[in-house]
Formats: sequence, structure tokens, C-alpha cells
Amino acid sequence: MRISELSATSGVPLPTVKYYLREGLLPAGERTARNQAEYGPEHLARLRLIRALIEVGRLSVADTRAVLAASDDPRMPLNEVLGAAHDAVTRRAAPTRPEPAWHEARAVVLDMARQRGWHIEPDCPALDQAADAVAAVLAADIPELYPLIDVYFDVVEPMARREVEAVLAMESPDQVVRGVVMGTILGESLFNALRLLAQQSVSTRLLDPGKGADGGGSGAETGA
Amino acid sequence: MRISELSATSGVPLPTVKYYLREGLLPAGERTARNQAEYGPEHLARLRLIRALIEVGRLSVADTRAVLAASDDPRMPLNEVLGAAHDAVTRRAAPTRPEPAWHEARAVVLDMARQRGWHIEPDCPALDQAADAVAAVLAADIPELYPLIDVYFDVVEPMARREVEAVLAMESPDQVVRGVVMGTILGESLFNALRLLAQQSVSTRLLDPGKGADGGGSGAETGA
DNA sequence: AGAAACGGATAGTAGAGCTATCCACTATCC
DNA sequence: GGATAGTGGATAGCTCTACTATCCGTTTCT
Repeated sequence: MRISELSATSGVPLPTVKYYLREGLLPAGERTARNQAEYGPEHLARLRLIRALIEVGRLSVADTRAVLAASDDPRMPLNEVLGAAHDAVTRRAAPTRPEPAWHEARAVVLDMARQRGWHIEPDCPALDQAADAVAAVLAADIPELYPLIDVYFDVVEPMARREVEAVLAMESPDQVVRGVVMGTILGESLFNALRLLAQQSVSTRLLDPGKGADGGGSGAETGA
Repeated sequence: MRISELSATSGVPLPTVKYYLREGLLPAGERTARNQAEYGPEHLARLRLIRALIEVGRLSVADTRAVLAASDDPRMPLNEVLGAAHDAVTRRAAPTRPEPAWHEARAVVLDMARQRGWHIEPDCPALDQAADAVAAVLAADIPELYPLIDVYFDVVEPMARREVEAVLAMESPDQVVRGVVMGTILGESLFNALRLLAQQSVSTRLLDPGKGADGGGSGAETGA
């Protein structure tokens, strides 16, 4: 397979494929001549993975490179790959947080986590991100929202356990690494989308009870 | 309060405050002279909300404007505001999805939702986003990940119910609107952060059982 | 042989999100 | 009441990201 076929099969514009090659996201093909190279199915899979991380996972090109680099290194311990994926998902603009309210929010998160027996690294960026969100919720001064923080904690715990178990159940280390990346980054996208879907479903039922039965337009009865 | 005090109190650079005024995110202050205006605490709260949506919720300036416009309109029915918030969170780069695999993924999502009795608008962007993620997961060809889709469905349903209930329990319509916006957008950020925290906690316990109470060294310590 | 495609390099583009400068004017402080 | 600093408003500029376009000498296909 040459570069144009790679581009055509994947749907990624050829100049963009070249760009990814330049940026080191996509490894170079096997050169068969000074200006010809052969790409295999692994390049196609890699290209699809890149696009999934960028488009579905909304990673920047730089973060994508970091995640792929971590997952490419066979000597990288699983924890580090997980960390790289987490960092890529987490390292998103640090809000202005000089305020004492932010430290209070962080303490709240840490306390709730500790009550549940979670083991937390104090310098974990996800903790700061959680504090950002809690601080914003607290600053909004809407007390009805506060119990949701507890709800999130309760809901997320069994979910994370199932996710980690699924990933660790894989056989080859290679698949574990890919599984972590896909699970972390794509799972976030999927869960967020499902949350909106579920919210719409619930709120439609509560606000527009008359509108019930017909969801997909194709008359499937909602059995439950 | 004049503009410089608004800037100083909120920590937002003055040129940026001006920019938000220009862009219509922040309403103009009450003009006391041709070139003086007075800003009240509501402007400060609004400015904080804008920053929360942009920095914590990671909305673009344009999406932030759309969400705020929807939540500002007192005649906007609740469903529409919810929809605007959902759209803002959802409208994120549409992947290339001409493939039959994508329609298959969409059908999978629709089917799972229908089995659970969800009411879904067929033209809902969140559905397409879910299909994107499922398509990417299926394309990755990691069967261990598939059961997680079910897990997400199961976990998200009670969570969304609690969220919608919390929002509908509010008294003033004004607060409901703000609650929807904050809950939808900030809740997503918070939940994502908690997911990473929980994953790290679980995986540390499973992979490094000896490492109990006192942290250091693993996972995501490269950040900040 | 000749058109088309190739790889590689360099340069250019569009949009987002600020940031800087200028202006005539106003408020403030001594 | 005059210096000085700040104000609102407009316009221009900047940096970064993610591509996109062009050129060039080579190679491959027919």
C-alpha cells in the first residue's frame, strides 16, 4: 500500500497524512526506493487510531503524539501509559485558581475520596481538575447541585472498577496498552454522549409525558 | 464597580474583559457618561460563569455565547435550554463517518437505548457522538472493551435521573436554567475527573498492592 | 517514452482567542 | 483647575494549532 491508498482507504486527506508523518504520529513506511515507501495494514490501523484520538477523543496533535509514544514503548509500565492517557485527557487549560475557594474545593474532593477509601496521588492533575469543577459548582451557589457531587462519586466507583478489570483481563501487553488508551479516551466520549442521551430521555419523560412512545420514529415499542 | 475593578476582582485580564464585552458574552455596564460605565455584582457573577464554561467546561467562545443566550431568554422553554447546553457540549468536530460501520454503531446504540426504554430523538447530536465513540471502539477490535458499553448504559441511567431530578427540584426558573447549564457542562468535567481518580485508585490497588497509604511515583505525576 | 504518483521540504492558510495600541474623554487628586 | 491616570470603544496585531498547497527531483506504470 502506498501513501495515496492509505489516504483513500482511511478517508484522511493526503496532505494530512504527510503532516502526521512529519509530526511523528504515524511511523514512516518501509522505503522501497529513494522516494517510494510501502505501508502496511498496521499503518492504516494506526491512522484510524490517530483520527479517533483527535476527533472522538478531542486530543490535540501534541497530546496524541504523547499518548502514542507512551503506548509504543514496550518497556513503559502499564501505570505510566495509563498516566499518559490520563494526562492527555486532563491537561486542558488550567483555570485561574489562586483563590482560597479552590483549595477548599480540593479539600472537599480529597475528603470525599478518602471517605470511600480511594488511594489518591496528591499531585494528580485529575484531582486539580475535579477541584476546578467543584469550585465552579460551589461558586455558582446552587445548593440543589451539591448532592450530585456525591452521586458522581457513588456512580463512578463501580464503573471505574469494571473498566480497570476489563483492561487488565487482556492477554497481550500490546492489547492492554491499546485498551487503556481506547478505554480512557474513547470511553469518556462515549459516556458523555450517553449521559446527554439519558438526560434527554429522562427529562422528556418528566416534562413531556404525552410525547412518550415514539423514540426512533420506527415504531419499536418501548418494552419497559 | 468599573471595568478595571471587574478585571482585578475576577482575575480576568482587562483586555479580555473588553473582548468578552465585544463578543456579547458579557452585557455592557450601565453607562454613566459617554465613556464611563458602572458594573454590578451580576456582571462579576456572569464573568465567573463565562470563565467556568470556557476553562472548566472547555466551551469555545462561540458556544459559550450560544449557551448564555439561551439561558438569558426568559421565554425559552427549559427543554430548549437543555438542548442548547447539550448542543454546546456535543458540537465538537464531526469525525469522518461515511462508513457503514458507523451506521452499524449507531444502530447498536439505538438498540441498547431502546432495550432500556429510553426516549431518543433520532436527530439528537449526542446520538451521533455516541455512535462515533462506539464505532471507534469497535474498529479498535478489542473485544474486552465491548462489555463496557453495557456498563456505561447501566451506570449512566440512574445518574441522569438524579441529575434531572436535582435540576427540576429548583424553585425559580432562573435557577433551573443556571442549574442546567452548570450541571450539564460542569458536571461532565467533574465526572470525567472523578473517573480518572477512581481508575487510578483502583489500578494502583490492583497493580501496586504494597503501596497503600502513602503515594508517590505511579500514574500521572508528570502533569501540572 | 511520457504521464502520473511519490517522498520530502518549505511555505502558506484560516480560525480561535486573546493582546496591544490608539483615541477622545472623564474622573480624581492635589 | 490642571496634571494624571483610567475609561469605553475601535482597530490592528499576535500566537498557536491544524492543516493545506506548492515545488522538486525521482520513480513507477503503461
